[in-house]
Amino acid sequence: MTYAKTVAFTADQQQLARVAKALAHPARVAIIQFLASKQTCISGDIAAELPLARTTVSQHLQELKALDLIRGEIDGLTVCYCLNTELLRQVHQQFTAFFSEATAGPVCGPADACAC
Amino acid sequence: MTYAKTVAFTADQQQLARVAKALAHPARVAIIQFLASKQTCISGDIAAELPLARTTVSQHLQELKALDLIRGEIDGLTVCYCLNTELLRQVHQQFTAFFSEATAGPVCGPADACAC
DNA sequence: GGAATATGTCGCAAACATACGTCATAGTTG
DNA sequence: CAACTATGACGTATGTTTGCGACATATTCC
Repeated sequence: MTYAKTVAFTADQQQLARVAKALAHPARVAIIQFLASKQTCISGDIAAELPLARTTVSQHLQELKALDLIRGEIDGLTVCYCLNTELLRQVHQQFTAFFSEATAGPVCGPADACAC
Repeated sequence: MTYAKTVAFTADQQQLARVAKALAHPARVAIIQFLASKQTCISGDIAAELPLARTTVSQHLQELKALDLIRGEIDGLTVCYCLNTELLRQVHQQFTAFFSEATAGPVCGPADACAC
């Protein structure tokens, strides 16, 4: 990426890619699932549940927070992380729209002849 | 990634992350959308539609093909790329399951108190 | 066979991501 | 106040991604 010519991609494409990148690591997927499983917002002892060092997990949390996918409120000593369900719903719709567009066409499997 | 301890992540998490990574670049999102928009499978002149060099686009195509998200059949001189709509549908379901899980909980916005 | 065309492979350089140890900060508890 | 805990910031080492030009291959057309 000597210099990304991201100029010509649409905002939609870039937004989708940005969110996809957030999910592009098992640790971040696991973090979101973990937060979802706990009703109560859990602090950084998420690290205990993952095969990663605490600082690494913290870094992933920052990344998710940067996209506003999760929220973190300081509660005294611990930090209270929770999913931004509203945004996640939005993102879900975005993905659904994308996949609907992509799966609308005819199947073009190994045996099926594409029309070209 | 000195050494990835990916061992402890579930297969689901890794699979989701793998697909997400494929969508984690605007060029690949654009390629899929472009293939979807053309009923007829279009060859590598996809490159003409993107702000990238032909070889770079070819590389992205290979990446998508490696995940089997797209198919490519050689038709004489040109190559016929098309979406694997079947797999895309599956992936869509996978994402939907993930997002459903993630958005099931209560909203935890700025004003809403999380239960911790 | 030889020119033209479409395509992929290779190697490189710059940018980015990942993982982690060390340290600084801020709150809590005695 | 001092010891302790939870947390993020910083620096660093290593691996991965991205973009591209130069080259190789394969097909068509004359």
